[in-house]
Amino acid sequence: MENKCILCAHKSAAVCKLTENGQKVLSKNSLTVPFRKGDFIIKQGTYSTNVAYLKSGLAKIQIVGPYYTQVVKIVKPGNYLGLPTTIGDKINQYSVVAIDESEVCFIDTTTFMNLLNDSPEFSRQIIIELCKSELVSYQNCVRRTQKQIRGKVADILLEFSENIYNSDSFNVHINQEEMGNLVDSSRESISRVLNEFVKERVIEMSGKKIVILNKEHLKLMSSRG
Amino acid sequence: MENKCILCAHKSAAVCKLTENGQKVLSKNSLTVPFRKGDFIIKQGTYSTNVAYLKSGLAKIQIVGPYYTQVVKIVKPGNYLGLPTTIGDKINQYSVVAIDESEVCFIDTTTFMNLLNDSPEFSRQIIIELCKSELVSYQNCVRRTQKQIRGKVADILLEFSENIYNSDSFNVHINQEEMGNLVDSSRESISRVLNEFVKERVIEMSGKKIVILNKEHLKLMSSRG
DNA sequence: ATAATTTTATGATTTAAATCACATTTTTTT
DNA sequence: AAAAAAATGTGATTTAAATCATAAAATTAT
Repeated sequence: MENKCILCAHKSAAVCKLTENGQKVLSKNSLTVPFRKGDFIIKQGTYSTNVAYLKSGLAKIQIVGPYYTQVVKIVKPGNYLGLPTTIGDKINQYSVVAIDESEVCFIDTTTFMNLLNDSPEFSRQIIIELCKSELVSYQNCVRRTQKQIRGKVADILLEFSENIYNSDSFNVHINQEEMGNLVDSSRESISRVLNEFVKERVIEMSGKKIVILNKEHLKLMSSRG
Repeated sequence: MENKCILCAHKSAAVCKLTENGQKVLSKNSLTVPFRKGDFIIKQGTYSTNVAYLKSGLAKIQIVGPYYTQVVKIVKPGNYLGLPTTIGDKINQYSVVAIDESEVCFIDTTTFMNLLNDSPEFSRQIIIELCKSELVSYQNCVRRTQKQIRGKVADILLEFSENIYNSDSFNVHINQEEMGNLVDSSRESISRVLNEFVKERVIEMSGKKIVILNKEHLKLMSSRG
């Protein structure tokens, strides 16, 4: 489906900086593709030919490691999925997988590079986003290595509530196996900690639904590691 | 000391894309400062007012975590030290510490932003570098979580030999405590593994000097995790 | 509705590496 | 050169979490 970027409700901050004409060029050289849960949006090892932008849904960035495939990051709507792997290397250095029904906008790489060339404001915004993203990577690195399981699980619950679902009550769209992946721990450990939290009345859980009862306590556990 | 960027032997790939005039502007708005081992080049929590570029020496990026300060990355000459923390946030989100005698070029942030604005080629090069850097972050993340100690130590030895000192024989400028920091393990574990490698005739070690005897084996251990 | 499959729960065991404790060596300071 | 401080080596112990094992519950397919 061809885009009408000017009318797009999910426009990126960078695209907002483009002129009307720039947005028209973009419209002509991009298209929106729907993905279902589990679908590969970008596949590690293949040639990267498009810049991808997550319009709606939820996705994860994962890399094949020596022992298993590791989730590096969750991406929310309004972010580019593949800039590092598209601009930094000809071959995709990671995969991006939809973890929920998603809409992805694919932009022709040459068009994208031309826009960077023609609009300093667009470039600047992209640079800002890359910088922020790198900071997040660094913080993730610390979280992954220093926090214990309870802190990690507290972290991901806060992430869900504050950044992803924007509510203290939400349905997690992934199973415990995958939650383990997200924070580098085993399925069993996630199950145990989640049930500890229920017993301690920090959260309520029924099926896929989680309600955060004591956010302060979660934050405490998150910062303590 | 004021710079003469045009004559600089350590010029960044991005600066090479600037016109002669652009480089003159840069010269007028930047200066080179020497640092000794252990000095803070950028300090987490302070305002970020300059873009820093590592001309020579070696530095590490570190973040205060819940339990200890963690090294996120080693930076080699020819790289910007503080782009994410300067452009991504007003306050420095990490520290940069010299791990060897270093020369750092500080560039006024406004000047840097103007250069980005005026030169698409400069911008593009910065974007490419940020993208590559993010890829490295992702790969570090996998290494940190999936590899075992022997793999991690093999990794860092290869890093020293292939990317930092460019030789199979080199003097490590950091102690084992710090090596542990770099790969998230304890001083004692580093000591043990290093001595195992000596016994297995993979490396030779005398004081700070390390000679790699069997690089193939190191690579094997690195990829196996 | 029933069977098959997936997901979750939970106890027991194992494991890799951290920590502790202390000795020895090396480097730095006086 | 002697003393002090820092860095390294190595065994014993502890620890957090993975793995293993099995059951129960929930979801999906037939």
